[in-house]
Amino acid sequence: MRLGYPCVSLLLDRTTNHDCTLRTAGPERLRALIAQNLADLRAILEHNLAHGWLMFRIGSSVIPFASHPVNTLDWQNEFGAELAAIGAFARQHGMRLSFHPGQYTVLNAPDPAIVERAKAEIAYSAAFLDALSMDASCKIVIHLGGAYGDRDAARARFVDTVNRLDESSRRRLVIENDERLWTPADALWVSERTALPVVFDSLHYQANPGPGELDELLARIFATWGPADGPPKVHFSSQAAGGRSGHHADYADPAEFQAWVERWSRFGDFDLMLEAKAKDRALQALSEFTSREISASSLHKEYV
DNA sequence: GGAAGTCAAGTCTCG
DNA sequence: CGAGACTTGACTTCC
Repeated sequence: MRLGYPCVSLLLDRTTNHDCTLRTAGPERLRALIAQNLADLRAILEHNLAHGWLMFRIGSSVIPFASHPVNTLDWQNEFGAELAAIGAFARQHGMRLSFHPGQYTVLNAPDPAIVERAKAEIAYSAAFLDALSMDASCKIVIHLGGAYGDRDAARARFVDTVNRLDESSRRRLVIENDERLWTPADALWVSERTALPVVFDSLHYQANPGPGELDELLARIFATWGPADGPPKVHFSSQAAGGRSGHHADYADPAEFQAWVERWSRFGDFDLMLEAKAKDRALQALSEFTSREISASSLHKEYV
């Protein structure tokens, strides 16, 4: 099992998400931000390696405004050497990188302009991973979008759009159950019609389980990952105490983490993204706990 | 240097 | 019907 966290290292105080406002986004400013983001990405990956964390989610602002017309830079070429070096480092150490575009990336919107912008954002994310020469196991995670008062039409629109996507985008796309609208069963329905793998998010499942028995859902979800996709990916986080349903806690609850890991392990190998607000601090706390408390587990072997 | 306000984008929920 | 939440917070302005 590989472990990862999103976008920001609190231990290093570095982030791959340096950005700026639209009105200050000139070429020189963008160049400086990209350079800083890539330097931070490299430093974070080296730091992760030292801790044995072999997954990382790259911030969508790593190339600020990449899918917006204001960014006219030929960033693949301008930063080609840095990108290639980062990719070589990641591949050398068996790292798995990913993107997770935000709530504005909606592939099933009724408005075609919104869909075009979503496709552009996904294409950019794929292009970044391509620039690193990462294989198709490095994924772009998205949600299923809105419901628009007609769930059947909405998810059918999602399927239709995905099946028309360029292969360079489609081969990296994976879908995740969310905490309000789309359940694991919905994601499987879409997966059956698109061949997209499904990311199972435990906190979203608890907030919005939907139909189906958990073990059966997990078995089917893990089976959506083909050989080229790499091991199934899961998202884990604990519910924030006192927060509203689906709100990420600062740290992971070790017992809850262990219970989910044991359950997932029944269905085969997998990689785990910890979505905690304390980022790598939370992962460090968890690693210390697990290596202390369950020293005989397969998790521990990853760190020795 | 710290605090408060602002930010490209979409959708749903609540008052 | 407008504000707030969501979430990858980070920048910008103001004091």
